[in-house]
Amino acid sequence: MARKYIDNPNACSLVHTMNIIGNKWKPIILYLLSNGSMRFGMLNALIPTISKKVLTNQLKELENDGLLLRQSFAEIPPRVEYSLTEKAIGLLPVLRQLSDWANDAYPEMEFEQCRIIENIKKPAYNNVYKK
Amino acid sequence: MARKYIDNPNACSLVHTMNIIGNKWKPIILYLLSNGSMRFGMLNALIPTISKKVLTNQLKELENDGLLLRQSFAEIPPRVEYSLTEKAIGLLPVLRQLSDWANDAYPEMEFEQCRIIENIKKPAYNNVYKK
DNA sequence: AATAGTGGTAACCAAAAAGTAACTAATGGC
DNA sequence: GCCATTAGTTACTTTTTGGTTACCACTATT
Repeated sequence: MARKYIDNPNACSLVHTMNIIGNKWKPIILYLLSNGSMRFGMLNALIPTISKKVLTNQLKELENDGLLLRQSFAEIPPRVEYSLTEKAIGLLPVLRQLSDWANDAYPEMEFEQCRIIENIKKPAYNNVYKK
Repeated sequence: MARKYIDNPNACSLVHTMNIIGNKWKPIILYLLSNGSMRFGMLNALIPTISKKVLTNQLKELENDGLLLRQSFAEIPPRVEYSLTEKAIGLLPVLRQLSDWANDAYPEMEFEQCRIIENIKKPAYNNVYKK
C-alpha cells in the first residue's frame, strides 16, 4: 500500500507543502517556469529524463494545486503554455534557499549553477528542443 | 523502472536537495527531531502512519546523507537515539518557511500548529508511546 | 501521398516502495 | 519458567509509480 500522500488529519502545513511539492520533479518544473511561461515540449526537452506521461501527470497535479496556469491555444499543431501562479511565485524564494542550503551543506559536491536553469535563459529553443 | 532519485549529471543543488529531503516523511522526521534527540520508538509513535520498516529506511538514508546522528546504547532492551547534525539544523529555517508558505498560499485549509510538532513538547513519552 | 509537428492519451509491463506479520537478542520482573 | 521490552530484520504480498510504444487530430510542407 504505497501511499503517495501522507495522511494529514491535523492539517499540518509542512505536511501539506510536502504533499504538494515534495517529490523529485515538481521543484524542478517550478524552477524552470520561473523565467516565464513555457510550452509542454520545451519542458520535456529541458528535463530529458522525464517521460511525457509523467510530465503530463506532474503538470496536472501542479495545476490542480493552484501552482500552474495552463493555457491551451486552438492551433494546429497544438500549443499549450504553462506558467506560474502567484502561489507558486511565492514559493520560489524558498526553493532558492533549499538550493543554497545544499551548496553550504555539501561543499564537496561542487555544485554549479544548475545547467537546467541556465538553459532556459538562452533563446535557443530550437537548439534545445530536439527529438 | 521507477527510480527514486533524479539523475543529477550537472550537479544542480536544488536537485540534490530534493533527492535528499524531497519526500513525504523526511521533513517530518527532521522537524520532530528539532526539539532534541529522540528514540526510534518515539518517532514511530509520533508518526502513527509510518511502518517500522519504512521509518528504519528513512532514518538510514538521512544518516547516510549526514543529516542525522545515530547513537546506539549497549543496553537491554536496546536504546537508540537520533539527533540532528549541523547540516540538518541549517535546514530547519527553510522547513519553517515551507510551512509558512502553505499557511499563506492555502488559507482555506485552516492549518493548525502541527499536532505532530506539539506532541513532542510534552514529556508524556509514556502517554504517546503506545502500541 | 507521405511526413513532420504538438500535446497529449491508452494499454501494457517492470520495478520500486511500502504494508504486514513473525522473529530476534538479552535482561528484568513476576 | 514465562512474559514484556526495544530496535530492528526478514520474508512475503500488494500498491503505486514510471517507462515504452502506439496512436490521435489537423494542417503545412515536401
